[in-house]
Amino acid sequence: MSIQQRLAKLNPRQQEAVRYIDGPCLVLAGAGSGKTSVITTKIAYLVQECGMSARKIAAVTFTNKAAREMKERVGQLLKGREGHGLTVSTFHTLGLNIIRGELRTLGYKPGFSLFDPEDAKALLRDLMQKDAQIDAEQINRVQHQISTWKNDLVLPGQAMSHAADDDEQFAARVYEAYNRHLKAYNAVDFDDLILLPVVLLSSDAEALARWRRKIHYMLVDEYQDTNISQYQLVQLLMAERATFTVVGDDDQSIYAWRGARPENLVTLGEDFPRLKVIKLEQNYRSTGIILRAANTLISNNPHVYEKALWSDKGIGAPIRIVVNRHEEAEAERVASEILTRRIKESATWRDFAVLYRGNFQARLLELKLQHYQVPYKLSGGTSFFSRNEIKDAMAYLRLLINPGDDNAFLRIVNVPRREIGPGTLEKLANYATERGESLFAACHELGLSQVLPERAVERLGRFTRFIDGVRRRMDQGHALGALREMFRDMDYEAWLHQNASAPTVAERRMANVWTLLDQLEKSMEREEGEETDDVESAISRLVLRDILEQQAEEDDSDRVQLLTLHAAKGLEFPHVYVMGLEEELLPHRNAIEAGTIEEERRLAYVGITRARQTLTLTLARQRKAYGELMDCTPSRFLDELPEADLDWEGRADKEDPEKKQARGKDAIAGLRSLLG
DNA sequence: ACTTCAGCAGTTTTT
DNA sequence: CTGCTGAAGT
Repeated sequence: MSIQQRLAKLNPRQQEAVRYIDGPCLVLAGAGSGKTSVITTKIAYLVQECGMSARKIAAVTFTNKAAREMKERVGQLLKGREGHGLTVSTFHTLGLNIIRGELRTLGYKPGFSLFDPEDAKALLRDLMQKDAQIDAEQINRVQHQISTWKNDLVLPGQAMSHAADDDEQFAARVYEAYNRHLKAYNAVDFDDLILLPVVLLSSDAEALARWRRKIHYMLVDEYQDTNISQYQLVQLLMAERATFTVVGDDDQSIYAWRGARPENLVTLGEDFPRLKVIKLEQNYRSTGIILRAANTLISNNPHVYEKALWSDKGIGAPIRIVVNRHEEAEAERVASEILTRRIKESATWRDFAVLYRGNFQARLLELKLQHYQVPYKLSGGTSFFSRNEIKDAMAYLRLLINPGDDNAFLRIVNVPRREIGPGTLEKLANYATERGESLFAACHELGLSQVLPERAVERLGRFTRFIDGVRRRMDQGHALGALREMFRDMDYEAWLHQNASAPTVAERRMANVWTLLDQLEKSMEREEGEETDDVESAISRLVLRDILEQQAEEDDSDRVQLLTLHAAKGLEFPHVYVMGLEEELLPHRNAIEAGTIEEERRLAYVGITRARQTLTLTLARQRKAYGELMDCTPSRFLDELPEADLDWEGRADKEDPEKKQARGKDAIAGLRSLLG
């Protein structure tokens, strides 16, 4: 299909969004309005109609999944070499690539490590332990604070001078030490992947020029989720040419608590007065009733850009509200209903999704689904990467590419057992600190025998020689072969067997490690012939989960989806259940206290707009919390929905006939307004 | 070094 | 009422 034909399939607004390339462009894309089509078509349009090289285009998303899907769809539009060199990645991967390209300018050594939040926490624990008696919550607070600072482009110096109270003062000091230590480990954390490029590009004109030459056009998905540093990165790269398209929906901003700044949508108009704003209001997903409910609900939030979704999919069924005696009845009801409705509507399991505010709500539901033998898929849960064997393997990989990574060293120096205990490590650490080098580097020092007993030195030496040997073999030839060999040589599997409750568990874990290495290899092959790709960068991307998931995603078995409202964003299902529409749950209690009701309302909005055909909202009259039976109040959001479109069931106050009649009239009036 | 126990917290979590 | 973390005991 030619690009012209492709364009002809888009609606006028979408076409306008694709064709407008002379300046900054903001696409306000309501839920289900085909924003991905706009982005992918626009990339094809830039290449095929405007003669822009794909190498000069960067499309940025927030999740690996979104990037993968977008890559896939663009791949179908661009044939052969046309798409060569196109960047479709997450913000973080883009940042990673900038850092890799500017390593020396930034003062990092090749093979730096990427600390995931757990590594970061371990480092913080170390740093704070010195100061005072630590407390897990305090560490979390400081970690969160540092992350916030980094997202807001606040450097340690500024944090220090602006600290409002002692707590912040303390956090700022930890922040400074934390950054210093990261640097010493030749490591960066997730937030640095954006922060460092921004700091670099705003202080180094040459580097800025380099990257502006590389990227001529940017497309940003889910723009309402950008934070300050991410916006700044786009700004820096695009300011001169002002050639970019950002796509977003302020009504689907549900990550403010994590630093997202939906007001970036407004800032954009101020920073770029020429900004072209295009609204996509036609929804291709849901029925009229579902959209009207969504519109009505969200109209309770203030808006800078008003928008009203509409669809030509017909009116559809009313929204059912099911009130249950208690949470168990609620779960029972949802489970049994899916069971019967699957037959009645001749649907598949995967046509159903159950959404909720907190993960704990899935528990009861799981039990009920199991009882009815309904296959389901639970989102979240322990991710592949938080499994111990994977963390071990990652630590080996990281130590191999970055000998300065003390965290990695500590994790695996005695895994499997090498009889290197805490005493030895403490002395080693003192020695290393004195000489200002890393633990692994210190292992190579002859002077060690001054501070450690013979036996300990010998054990450390064996470990050191082992790792050095692997590293040598990696450099010589087949890196992956050397890695596989390493796990066999140290008999990691035996160690797993020792620790596992059952042999099958150990086997599974070992298989996970091999999978990890397979993915690593695949990822390196994929990049071949493209940009330079070595083990180092492949391993960094591994930490970003760039490579993971694919497996999990490939699992397209037919199962009911259990998701948090947050996890449901971007997805759609024919039949959607949203559970727990109660005050203190949705909106969440903490949000009520914090006065962030609007984001809760958006969360409900996201939930509603996931549904294509039917929507069922459920709640319980009583719920067990903290071991106590609590009375629940129906969510205020229910009152904000158009009464006429609702079909209540099991409401406490018995429905009087008058009201029912009124409802009928409302429905007719509603219909008229929808048609007219 | 591994297990057990007490105490405490208890939203959401793209990377 | 859970389920997890951190510390203490064997």
